[in-house]
Amino acid sequence: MSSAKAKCLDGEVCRVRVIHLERVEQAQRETVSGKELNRLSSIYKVLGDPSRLKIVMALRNVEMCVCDLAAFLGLTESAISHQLRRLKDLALVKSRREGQVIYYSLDDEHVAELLNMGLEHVTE
Amino acid sequence: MSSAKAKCLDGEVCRVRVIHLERVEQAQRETVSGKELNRLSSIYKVLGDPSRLKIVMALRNVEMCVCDLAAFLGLTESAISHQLRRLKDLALVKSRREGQVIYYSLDDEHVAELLNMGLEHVTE
DNA sequence: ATATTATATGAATAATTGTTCAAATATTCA
DNA sequence: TGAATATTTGAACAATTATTCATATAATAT
Repeated sequence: MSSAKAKCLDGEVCRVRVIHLERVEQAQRETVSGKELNRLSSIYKVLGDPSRLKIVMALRNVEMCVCDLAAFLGLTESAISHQLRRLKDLALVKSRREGQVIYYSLDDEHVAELLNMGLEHVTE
Repeated sequence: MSSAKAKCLDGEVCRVRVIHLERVEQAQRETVSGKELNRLSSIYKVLGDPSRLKIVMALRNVEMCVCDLAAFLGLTESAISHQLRRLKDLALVKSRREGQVIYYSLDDEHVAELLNMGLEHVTE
């Protein structure tokens, strides 16, 4: 099955070139569900921006409000607020109000673990 | 130190509003180095695209060539090649040539662990 | 009530990015 | 050598995105 002869994947019109049909089929069998894949790539994408990553990395250690984070990152409070919303939409971050101040922190320990895992990959 | 009075961060001109100076300073002390942060956010970013994530997820189980992946994802071979390059630049993926065919696989077990960790976060 | 503070929101803009198309390499086979 | 196959590359285009600015909301204090 692993000859160099091109195989066809699509029944009707044969346009797709496939060298290892059995591998493609295996991949299709074992593939992560589209839903999970999209959710995971959304999480990676949101962490794939230096500003947002710096925010969540800071929130591992301290609970912070918007203007603290703005000072820490050197960005507008508006910019921070926009980013925090994206992080919150994906449940990476949660907020709690105390008077006029809104404190942000990581949503749960699980998120912290995810970040630490990534850090390990980079620092070692 | 945690009063609601605004503190100044910059000596010269006072423009930055800070509510919890000590938290900002703590964040600055404990912050991840810029180098590590950029590398990590690059990795997250490259995994933050559904096509690329689908590629690396497939490569956890099977070694595949460009046209196999193109058939699996339903994309052009050119598109796949472009994506593989980005993955290779970040050392998430490695390649090996056998005649005309170039086989791609995850660069090491460490990458697979990183991906599995992410999957766990999503599937549970 | 009014002023002040903290944060959020929406529109606008510049920058980045994923894919496609056309053309270039590189390897094998006849 | 020349034709065929597998992959790469670069330019171009549409789509997405991070930030800024101006304005809006929400809570406190006078």
